[in-house]
Amino acid sequence: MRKPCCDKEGMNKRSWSPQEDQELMDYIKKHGEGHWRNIPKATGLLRCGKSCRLRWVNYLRPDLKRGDFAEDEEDLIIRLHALLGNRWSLIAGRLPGRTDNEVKNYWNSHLSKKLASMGIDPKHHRLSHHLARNLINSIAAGETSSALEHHQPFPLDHDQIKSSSASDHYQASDAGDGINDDDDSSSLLPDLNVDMASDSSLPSGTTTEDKMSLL
DNA sequence: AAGCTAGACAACCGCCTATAA
DNA sequence: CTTATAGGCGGTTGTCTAGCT
Repeated sequence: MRKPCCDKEGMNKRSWSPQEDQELMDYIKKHGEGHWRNIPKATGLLRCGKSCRLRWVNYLRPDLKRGDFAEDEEDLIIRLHALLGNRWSLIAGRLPGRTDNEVKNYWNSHLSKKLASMGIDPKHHRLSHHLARNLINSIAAGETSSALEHHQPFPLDHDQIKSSSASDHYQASDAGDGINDDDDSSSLLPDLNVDMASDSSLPSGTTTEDKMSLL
């Protein structure tokens, strides 16, 4: 049986009040970040240390940007997610003023749906079976790879996503849709076969930092 | 006006890792 | 080397609110 991170008896588990925020900010101004578990004792806050840390990191930190995500931030999140998967803290680290929680929430509530509506599997960053098939048919009909560059299998415009961004990298999804059952779409779609979420498309030994530098 | 629903966001939970003892 | 502890992270849940019926 795992020991709880703190004694939850008597702990406040509701939203933070302005008074609690102020006490936490005062403490951190005075003592700096860290030693989170001392904070409840030192301040009398009925919160566990982890909760104090989370409140500071996600809400009280002075360098937080807050507000809507800009188009370039969205683009970067999509690219980084394609590279790193659900490594929210790493993704947030590349977005000044944004927190991992914020990025994660934004992804789950906005971006994953947006990609899905564009026919892209948000988990694997691959085109859906149907859209991939359209591309394959176009190629089989004699379109060149340069035609592929201009092929827009789903409505792409700057209100949705920059055409030069994540959509460039998507390949046909084989996640349960049988795209590879009777043909090898990856060989037909070399330009799209860049699954950044898996290391297979990069040289062995490629580190996360190496991937980041590709951006 | 009241009830319901979905979306957005804040917060918690539990696991993992690093590190000190 | 082992164990305990604290911090960090991602997944999940809870709460609030706006829009709709």
